[in-house]
Amino acid sequence: MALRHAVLAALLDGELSGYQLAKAFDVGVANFWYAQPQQLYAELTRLEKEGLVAGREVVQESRPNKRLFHVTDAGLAELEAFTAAAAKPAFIRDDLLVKVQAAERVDTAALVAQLTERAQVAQAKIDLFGSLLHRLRGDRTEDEFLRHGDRIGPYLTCLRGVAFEQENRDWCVRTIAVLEERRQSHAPH
Amino acid sequence: MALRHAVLAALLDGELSGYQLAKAFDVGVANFWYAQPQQLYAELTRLEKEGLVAGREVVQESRPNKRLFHVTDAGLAELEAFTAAAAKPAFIRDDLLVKVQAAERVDTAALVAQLTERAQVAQAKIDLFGSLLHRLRGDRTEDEFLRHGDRIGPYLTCLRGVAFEQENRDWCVRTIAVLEERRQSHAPH
DNA sequence: CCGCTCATGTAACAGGTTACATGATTTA
DNA sequence: TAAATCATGTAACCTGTTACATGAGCGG
Repeated sequence: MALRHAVLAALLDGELSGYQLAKAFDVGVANFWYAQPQQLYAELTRLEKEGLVAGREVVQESRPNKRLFHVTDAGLAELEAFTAAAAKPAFIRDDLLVKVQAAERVDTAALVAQLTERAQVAQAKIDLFGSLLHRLRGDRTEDEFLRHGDRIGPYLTCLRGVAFEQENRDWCVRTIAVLEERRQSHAPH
Repeated sequence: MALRHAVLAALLDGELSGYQLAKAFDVGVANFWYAQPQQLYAELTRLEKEGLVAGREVVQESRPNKRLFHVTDAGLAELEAFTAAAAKPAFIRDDLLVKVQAAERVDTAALVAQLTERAQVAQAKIDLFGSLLHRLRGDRTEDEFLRHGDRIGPYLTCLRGVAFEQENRDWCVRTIAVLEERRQSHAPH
């Protein structure tokens, strides 16, 4: 169960509500994990019941009240134990790869369209992560920040996110080029 | 349900038994999807029941008999439909990233050990995929093969696998360096 | 007045993981 | 003789996804 640990890790940077967490774990932002709002609300409830996080009610005017959560000592101990345990290997599991695997036997036009869209999404994420990195490091250089800054955890995971999306984009672009060229040379003349 | 499509895509390259499929979808080999043997046997049973694949019994001496499966016309149509449908976005979901996200608050020694192991695993996969690519393209150059070869699907997905693992390895190495240096400069003198 | 943001959930279902189970043959 | 390979599954459980549900305020 890694979602709970992802939540604990995210809450290390400060108190967050379920809603804010949901934003952070959303498609557009998540650089180290992804989860849906429903999952997060459920997980927060469980974590609180087990005493790994604690929430405090914040009364708001002109907004619904919210609950801000922080990690307890027990929660930190849980994270510690999780980190000490062996990590399970990570895999790519991507619809697009399955489709490309079958590329010769299926209609490539639809596939190229999807690759194009994916490349655009990847580029958007690269930009987003880029500005996030800049915000995290402030006016320091990357090396400077990584040597002496605090909160390098989010920075390091974000670096991974950028690299992943760049590779993603580049692969899409190249695959598109390959498929397009073959489509032309195989087309009836 | 993308596993079924991954199985269909894998079977496009020729008849395979459940056991052989399991090998192909195993940790060490899978370049476009991962699945456990149990999943595959169950999926093959379902696919056969639905007529998307067909199997034939192969009697063996000195080995248990096996069933070799191939994709039917209905199966190909299903793949076609799957490819035409929009792909859902892919995410990284990796224990290691969660751990690095929390790096400043937990014991880094165990973390560095895990990053080291991951880097080694990644390197092993790079080597494996590299030789797989070479086998696929034969004595042609990559460009030559991608322009005129057949079975470029597996080649393209394998390229993605290589890039992913390289990035994986490089990130691990860099993260280790950062964590180690900080450990020294923060250690009591 | 329509749609977005803030804010929180429940319920049903689909999918994936872990554990268990069997048994013959080849290789070290 | 111990371990790995070939070959196939079942059952229980955990996780994640999809659909549904509510309700107030703000901006265009």
